[in-house]
Amino acid sequence: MAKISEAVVSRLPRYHRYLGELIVQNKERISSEELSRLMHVTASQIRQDFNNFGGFGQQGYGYNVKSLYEEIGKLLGLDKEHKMVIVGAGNLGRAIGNYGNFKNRGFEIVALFDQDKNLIGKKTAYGEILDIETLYDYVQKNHIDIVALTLPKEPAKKIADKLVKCGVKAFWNFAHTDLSLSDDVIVENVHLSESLMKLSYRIKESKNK
Amino acid sequence: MAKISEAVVSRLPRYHRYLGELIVQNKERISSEELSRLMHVTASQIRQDFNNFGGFGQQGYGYNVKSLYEEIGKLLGLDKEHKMVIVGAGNLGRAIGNYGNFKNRGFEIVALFDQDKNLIGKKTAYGEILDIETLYDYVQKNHIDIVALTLPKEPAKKIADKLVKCGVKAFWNFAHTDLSLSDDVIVENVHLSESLMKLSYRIKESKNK
DNA sequence: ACTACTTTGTGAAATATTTGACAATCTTTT
DNA sequence: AAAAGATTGTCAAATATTTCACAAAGTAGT
Repeated sequence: MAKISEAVVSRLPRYHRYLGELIVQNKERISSEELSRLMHVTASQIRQDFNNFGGFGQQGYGYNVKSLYEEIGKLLGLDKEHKMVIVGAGNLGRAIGNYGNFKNRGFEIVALFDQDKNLIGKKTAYGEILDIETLYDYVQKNHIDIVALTLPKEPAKKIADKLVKCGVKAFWNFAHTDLSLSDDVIVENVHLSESLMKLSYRIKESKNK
Repeated sequence: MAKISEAVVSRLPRYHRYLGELIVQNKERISSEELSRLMHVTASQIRQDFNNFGGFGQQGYGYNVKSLYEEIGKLLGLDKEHKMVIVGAGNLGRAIGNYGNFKNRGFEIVALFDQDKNLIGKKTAYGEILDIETLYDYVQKNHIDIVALTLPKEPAKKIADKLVKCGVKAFWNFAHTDLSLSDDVIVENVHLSESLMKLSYRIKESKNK
């Protein structure tokens, strides 16, 4: 199958979300036209996008909601189980575990680490908060697919470097920095302050009109 | 000044971050070439981007770090004060207040609301958690620029609708849904689960190689 | 089975974004 | 003050992305 373009990939999660909601509403089929009204994108883009990964639609009928949902889920790797640990047990670290029903999408949070002696040992929904000193041992003994970094930039960089040496291949990075790691390591950044700045830009723009 | 394209705007916060770090390092000037190595983008793109908002560089010299930083800050509206309230005092709501030194960038969190009677009245860094019933009154009496929504999708939708009627023009939305509001209302979404799905996609892709 | 209707898949056009190349212009050295 | 070197601003080419338009292929009603 041809490589799916970056632009399309970034839209897949949103399609997946809408299709999931349609399943809950017991909708069996949907046309690109109807979905386009729902999602506020062009019908042409939807058809073009879906056609990237095989013709799942049918002329005169539209798309089958359930099979399309599953197909996109597979593309996104949601049919696989991902074991994740969270490093940094502050509010953000504890928040992302609760957010968005991860377990049902194949993401299992197996442990939570921190360096703060006051936090270590505290109970959470994912068991006790563990000492960060034991992290490196832990990832080597347990197969960990994703490490979420929810701590300040300096420790995040240091810890990421060490974790790469322990074989970690994917990071979900909330620290306010770019981790410069080798090419075979995947880093997905969530830079909240950049998001807020974009909002600020748009507020300013709207006032210029 | 011509409209700055979407692609450029989305890069501005990152430039701003790197330039801020260069200031801390007492770097006075920088060339597009040097910055390109640092940020892992092409020098051509940097020059093209910076040229969008006026020639701040100088041939044979490069760019003045401080003035470029300030210029981008102004473009992003960071020279203006933004008053923000957070609705939803769970871990995520409390986390974003602590994250990223917002106050120094012109974002002031003035209050935190929740509907949970057990949380109302609790002390936080931003004062007591207030009853969400008083939110609508609050935004009408105080000038609020941004409302951050850190609660589940159903209440988020309802509350956003009501807040729009109270005159709120900008939302920072962490709820797992798209708020469909009128065109003059700005919504910046942070969909964490979509970010995680993209990471999952990339993990899957890397295994196919 | 035929007709009218719907809706996809897709090639081509339009638009947007990124990259390459280099003249113009400033800085630095001598 | 002239020459050598550095680096921007910008035009043009290359890519990538989105939109348009419609034949092809299905569905649904009669």
